[in-house]
Amino acid sequence: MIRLPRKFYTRKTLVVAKELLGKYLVRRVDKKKLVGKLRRKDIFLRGKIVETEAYIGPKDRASHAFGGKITPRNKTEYLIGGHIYIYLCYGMYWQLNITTSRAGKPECVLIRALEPAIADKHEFTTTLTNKNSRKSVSKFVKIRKLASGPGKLCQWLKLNKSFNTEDLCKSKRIWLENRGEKIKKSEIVAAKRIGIEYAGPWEDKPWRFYIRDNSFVSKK
DNA sequence: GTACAGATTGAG
DNA sequence: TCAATCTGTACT
Repeated sequence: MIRLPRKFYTRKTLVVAKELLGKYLVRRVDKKKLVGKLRRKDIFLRGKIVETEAYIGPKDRASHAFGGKITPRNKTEYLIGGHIYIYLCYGMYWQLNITTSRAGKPECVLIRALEPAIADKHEFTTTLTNKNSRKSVSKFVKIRKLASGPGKLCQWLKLNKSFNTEDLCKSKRIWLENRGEKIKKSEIVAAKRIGIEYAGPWEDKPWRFYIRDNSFVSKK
């Protein structure tokens, strides 16, 4: 397992968005927090990235950094490639982005779906605890639906605002690995991005990428 | 200060 | 089709 180095992220955003397909997102969770006072080994949640979207500010109307604006929320986008930009969407769902390019250029890649690295993934279900709402609710979710959307994958990996500005090249709780899986060019589908109808001509840019015929991509 | 849209989701 | 409900922006 090789953690992706800084150089991976500082390339052109569209290149990074495509190259992220087939890489593994790894989240180390302190199990003590999951099972109360019992001391257990940390657990590792792994998922293969199967869907991404590129956001290229300041020119991109769909980017939070359109026009070069800086707000408390989006300032993380201006960090050098390899950092996490995470924000709350619709007041409920966290959206995991990875910064790209050099410092000062507000470009990033939204991680839209993961294929959980869980054996027998078509059959098993897992519990998911929703702490976004005031009430904490556990429910069973089929593995196929566990991370098939930008909000859902953050829920599964227990990602929140505390991960904002996290350095994927140094962090001990989240990083990306190259497991040697190569996604052929012919397997990568480029399509319009989702949920940005307000972006005018930028709506039609084919900056959403996903692995062809992969059943873990988000539905729409 | 108010109003409202938004890189979403699951229930009905 | 709709409601959950936080953040940023455009207004009064």
